[in-house]
Amino acid sequence: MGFSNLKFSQGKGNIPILSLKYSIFELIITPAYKMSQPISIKDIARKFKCAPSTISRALNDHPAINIETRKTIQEYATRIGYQKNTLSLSLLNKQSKTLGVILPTMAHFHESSMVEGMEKILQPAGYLLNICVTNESHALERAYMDRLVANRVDAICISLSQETYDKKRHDHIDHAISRALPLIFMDRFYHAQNLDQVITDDYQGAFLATEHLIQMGCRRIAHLHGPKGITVSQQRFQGYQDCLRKYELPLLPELIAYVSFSAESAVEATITLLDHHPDGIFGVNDEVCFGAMKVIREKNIRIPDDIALVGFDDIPLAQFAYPPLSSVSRQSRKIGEETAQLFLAKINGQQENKQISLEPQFIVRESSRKRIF
Amino acid sequence: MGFSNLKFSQGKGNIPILSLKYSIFELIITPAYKMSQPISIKDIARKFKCAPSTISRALNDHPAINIETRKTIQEYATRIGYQKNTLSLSLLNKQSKTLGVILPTMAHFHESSMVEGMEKILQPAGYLLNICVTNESHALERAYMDRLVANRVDAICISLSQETYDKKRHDHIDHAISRALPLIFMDRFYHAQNLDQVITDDYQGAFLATEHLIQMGCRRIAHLHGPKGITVSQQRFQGYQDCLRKYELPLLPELIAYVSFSAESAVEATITLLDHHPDGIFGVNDEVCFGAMKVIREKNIRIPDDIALVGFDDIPLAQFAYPPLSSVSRQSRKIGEETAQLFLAKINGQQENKQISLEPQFIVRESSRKRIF
DNA sequence: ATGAAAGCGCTAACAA
DNA sequence: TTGTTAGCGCTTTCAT
Repeated sequence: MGFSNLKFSQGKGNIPILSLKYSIFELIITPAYKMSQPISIKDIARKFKCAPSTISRALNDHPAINIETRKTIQEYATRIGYQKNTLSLSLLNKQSKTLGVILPTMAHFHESSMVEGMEKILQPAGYLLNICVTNESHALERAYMDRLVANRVDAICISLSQETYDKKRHDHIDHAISRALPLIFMDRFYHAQNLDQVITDDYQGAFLATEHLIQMGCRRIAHLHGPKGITVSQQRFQGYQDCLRKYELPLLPELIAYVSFSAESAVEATITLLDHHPDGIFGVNDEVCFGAMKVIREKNIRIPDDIALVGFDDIPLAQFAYPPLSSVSRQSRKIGEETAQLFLAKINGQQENKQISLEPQFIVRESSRKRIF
Repeated sequence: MGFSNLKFSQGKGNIPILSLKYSIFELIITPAYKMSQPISIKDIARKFKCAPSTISRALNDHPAINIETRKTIQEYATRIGYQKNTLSLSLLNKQSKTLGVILPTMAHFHESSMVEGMEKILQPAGYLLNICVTNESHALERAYMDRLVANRVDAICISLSQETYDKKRHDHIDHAISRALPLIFMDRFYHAQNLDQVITDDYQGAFLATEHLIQMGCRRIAHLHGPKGITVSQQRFQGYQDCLRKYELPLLPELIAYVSFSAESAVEATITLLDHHPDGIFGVNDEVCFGAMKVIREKNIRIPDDIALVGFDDIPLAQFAYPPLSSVSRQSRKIGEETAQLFLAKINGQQENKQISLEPQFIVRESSRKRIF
């Protein structure tokens, strides 16, 4: 019998679907999409009394299948809510159309912007994101890495956790590299080799920020230093340090205070710093400057007249600080976009590894705009 | 021949691995993990000259397999960097150990905290998250939904996009509901039925905030109203409105201004409001209050003496606003945790749908603490 | 134009 | 203790 009862050869006005057995009846009484098991191509084949491969071809618009038949099958599939099982396709094609993203945290504007940037590029390309938050834990990073590999993601984009730096244990990274799996570092990278990475030039950003403070007349510039061992902290400190050197200003240890990336952590640190009378503060990020500003205001020290401030990241609230906070924009969203583009280039055969470094942009606001000049 | 050459029956001190053919040589010269194709169980079976099922059992610590053999195979697998292909398992077991999460945005503290809360519970349970950002687009929401279904995620946790509300097109939701697929609404929910949902009691939070302003002596309380049509905006407005009514204060249309959820959007709105001399402002979220505060400061109006302010969300920077911003905490992280727990309960057979409503917590800070009292 | 069969990687029921 | 086989859902040669 085969598929012939579907062809309109049986009569001109004979709409194919009408010749289906049971289908309409069943659709009304027990819609197939209410079944708890998802519908497979086999189910549809049974309904149409044909081979699964025919259904497959019809749904994929294969030209060999009669156009009318195609339409009929496609309509039916849509109506009963058939959804292709992409797991089986992933297995078959050896690509899951999914990317793994490993981040130390999600709490800051920077990370969520990166993710949004990635999605912007990857959604149209048909990719899904598996997002994993390590909370700066090395163990979690390893575990997630393994899981993503097991899930056969098409690439892993990673921003390393602090513990991975501290413990200097990179075997999970080395291991991933030795696979065919593309690995792209975002932001916090792996020093050992020239791997794929997308970062902002934190060094340059910090240099610009410090230089600006110097140009505003600051001579005792303090630094709220990020957690030790993290690339971004180091780079920003280095930029700060080198800029001081260039302008022949001393690097005073008492003007360096360590913080985590939170406003809260900057309170204590700033109190300590104030004992040494800085006339400018360069913070490792904007949150930290919010913390510093609060302390400074409470001591009735004027910003920027007595102390000028510059942050990093240019979070949306920076311009709503009191006074509005000068900051270095690291183009977080663009990092995500570039990472996504780099991935797409790689799967399209680009061989050589690429290090992309985005230009930071310095944004002047009142917190550092001294009126003496 | 079979597996016998692996057994130590050939001699006491004969470590099984030594009897493997080629393996050691190949490990040194061309480590299997450098191959571009991932290693499968079959590859290992070939190496050991045994059936794939034996390898499978060994790797899963099946008691039927000789303990020595198990160890040997496991060690070998680890060394060559074998990673189970979980796609095939997902296909087999009809569960992917992955959850879909659809969010309108990622840019705010609230959403990223929810995600962190989910991960905290779900990572130990072995689940991965597919995170999708709709950017408030209905079309994207549909597309992501389909993709997640196609990927056979074990559940979808969703916070509806604004467009879905505006267009009142819920067929993709209805469609998902009609599948066996668990669907949990976070935060912004679907009114039509008693589905699974985890929300904070926005109404109550808004009521508390407004009541507090009234108790602080405010009589002309303005509201920075969130985007129309969004559940949270409506709920918060309702709480504000009902509280005014309870205290027999009039609801003045000129004291309502519409904003999006950004500080930026509050600038214009606040300027308009100030023409009508409010003595208190309840903002739909904290960002919006940052915007309002900037405008108010620039007009040299005192906070809280002339105008008291209360926000919503209690973002980490709220206490670092100038002055520190009173706010309603909606326990974002807990929403994520509860959502994850609800999911786990569901797959463990909990049948009835559940509506979880978390208690908001009001936090008083200087922005609303009038000294007149 | 359609069907049959193999196979992606893995597990589990059944045999041996 | 180990092997054989079937099958999860789909696509794709190779037949017909």
